[in-house]
Amino acid sequence: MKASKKPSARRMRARSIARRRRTGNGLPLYKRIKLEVTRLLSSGKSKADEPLPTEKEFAAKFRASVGTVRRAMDDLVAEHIVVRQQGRGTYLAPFSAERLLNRFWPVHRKDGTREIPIVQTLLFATERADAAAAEALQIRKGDGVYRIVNLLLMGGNPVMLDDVRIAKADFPGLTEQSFISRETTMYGLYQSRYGLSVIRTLDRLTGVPADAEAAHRLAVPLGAPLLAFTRIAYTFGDKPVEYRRTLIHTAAYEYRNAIGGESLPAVT
Amino acid sequence: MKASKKPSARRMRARSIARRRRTGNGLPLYKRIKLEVTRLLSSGKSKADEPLPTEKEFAAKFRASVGTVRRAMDDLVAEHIVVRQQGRGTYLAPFSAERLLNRFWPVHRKDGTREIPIVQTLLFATERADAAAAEALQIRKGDGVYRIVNLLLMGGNPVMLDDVRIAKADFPGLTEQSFISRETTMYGLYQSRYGLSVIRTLDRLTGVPADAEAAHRLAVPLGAPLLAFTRIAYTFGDKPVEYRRTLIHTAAYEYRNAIGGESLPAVT
DNA sequence: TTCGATTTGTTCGTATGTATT
DNA sequence: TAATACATACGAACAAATCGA
Repeated sequence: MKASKKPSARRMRARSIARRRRTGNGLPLYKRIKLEVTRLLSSGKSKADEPLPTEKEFAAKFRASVGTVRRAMDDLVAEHIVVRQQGRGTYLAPFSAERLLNRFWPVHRKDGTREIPIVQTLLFATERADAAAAEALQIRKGDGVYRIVNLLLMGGNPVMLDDVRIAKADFPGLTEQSFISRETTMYGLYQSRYGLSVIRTLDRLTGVPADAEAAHRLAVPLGAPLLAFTRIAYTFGDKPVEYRRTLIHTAAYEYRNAIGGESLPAVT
Repeated sequence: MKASKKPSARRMRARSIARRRRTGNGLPLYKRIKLEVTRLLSSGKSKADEPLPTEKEFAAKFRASVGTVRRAMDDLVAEHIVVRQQGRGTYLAPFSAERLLNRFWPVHRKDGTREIPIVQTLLFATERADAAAAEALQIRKGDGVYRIVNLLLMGGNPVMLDDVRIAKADFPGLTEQSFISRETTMYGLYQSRYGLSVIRTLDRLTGVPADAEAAHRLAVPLGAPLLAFTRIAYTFGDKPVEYRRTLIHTAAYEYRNAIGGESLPAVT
C-alpha cells in the first residue's frame, strides 16, 4: 500500500527512462545492447585473448542497468559467441582445437569417439571463383579466391577430402607458407589473423559416388558411395567466410547431428 | 552510504533465505526449478494444449521469486521444451506439422524450400528387437517392438524410405488402424496419445549403396549412392522413444544441418 | 600464502509495458 | 474494459572464482 501510493523519485526516473528508451528505437534495450556488442566484436578490434569491457562498463556506456546488460550477454553466451568466466571476464569465443571439435566438427568414429585429424595439404592455389563459389561467398564470378585441398587422415587412414575456397579479398597477405605453418585450426587462423570469427555454418549433405580423384585419394573403388557435404561458414552479419566441399569415406566414420541437446549439458 | 549501512529487515530475510537454499541441494535454485518443471512435463500429466502454472504460481510453489522462476523458464524456452506467449501462458512445446518441419525435419529440396511429404505406410508389424534396435531403445534383445516402414513422397516422387522401431511397452494399445488414422505427425502421436515428447534426436549419417528393396522403392539403380541416417529420438531423462533408419535419394533433395543460427533469428 | 579487489553468478523484489482473453 | 500473464528494466545484496599485491 504505502509503496504503491508514493510516486517517489525512483518511479519518476523510471518513467522518464522508459520514455527515452522508446525514442531510441523500436527494439528493447537489451537487444540493442546485443547488437552493439556484436558490432564491437565483428569490428575485429577486440582480440580473443583479452576480455571485453565488464558488465559495469557496458552498463555505464549504454546507460542501462547491469541486469539488462547481463540479459544481452546471456543471449550471446547461448549463441556461443562469447564465453564468460566468473572472476575473469567475458571473452570472444576462441577457436581452440577443442572448441572447434565440439562445435563445428561433426565427424565421429562410429563408436562415438572423436579425434583430431592429420591434415595433408594437397593444393594451395589462387583461382577465379566459379559460379558455385561466387554464389556461396557472395562475390562476383571470376573474383580471386584461394583454393585449398586437404586430405584428412584419421586413425592413420585417409577419410576425408576437403576442397575449400575463401575470398582473396578477405585474407590479404595469406600465403601457402603462412597457411601451412599456422599453429591452429583453419577457423582459428581466420579469427586470429583476419578477425573473422565463424559463428555459424550451413551444411548440405548428399550421397555421391566416388570420382577418380576421390577414389584415388580415399583408397576406395571408383563409384563407391561417399557422404558429401558442402558447407558455408558465416561470421557476423551473415557474411560468408568460407565455402567448402567435403567427401567422407563412411566405412569407419560418420557425420553426427544432434538436434537439441547441444545446449542441454545442463540436464545435470 | 545510507542504504548500505542499514541491515534492514529485507537484508536479514535475504540472508536467511540464502541459508535455507544451501540446505536444499548443491544446485542453484533456478536449476532445481528447471528439473522440477521438467519432471512435471515428463510425467505426462500436463497436456500440450493447456497452460502450465503461471510464473507466480511456480514462484509460490518453489518459494522463489518470479525472477528466478523466469530464469528457469528462459532456459526451457531456449531448449525448445516449452513455449511462452505474452498474455496467454506457458505451454509444453507442441508437435504441429509446422514445428516438426522446423525443428526435426532436416530434408530440404536443393533450392532450400521444404515440403510436407506424403506418407505411404508399407508395413506395420510386431517384431522382436534385434541387437541394434535393442541397444538404441535401451531394451532387451527380443523384446517386442512395432516396426513401421514408410515410403515418403515429395514433389510426387519417392524420395525417402523410413524404417522405424518403437518399443511395444511404450505404446500400449497402438494398432495399425490407430497409427494410420492419426491426424498428426508421428512425433505428435507420441506426444498426444502417449505423453512422450521428443526433445532431442541424434542422427548418424553415412553414404551407402542402394540395396534391392531401396532400389525398387526409390526407383534408382541397384548400388546407387544414397544418403543414409539412423536416428534415435529421445524424450525427457534421455529416454529413447524411437529408433529409425532412413534412406534418402539425394538427387533433388538433401539433408541440411545448420550449426548455430537456429537460435539466432534474433540477429534482427 | 594470504588477502583484497575485481568480475561474473545467483537471488530477491519492484515497477511498468504489452499482448491476450 | 478489466483482469491475467508474460516482457522489459531497474537496482540491491551476497556468493564464488580469479588474479595480483
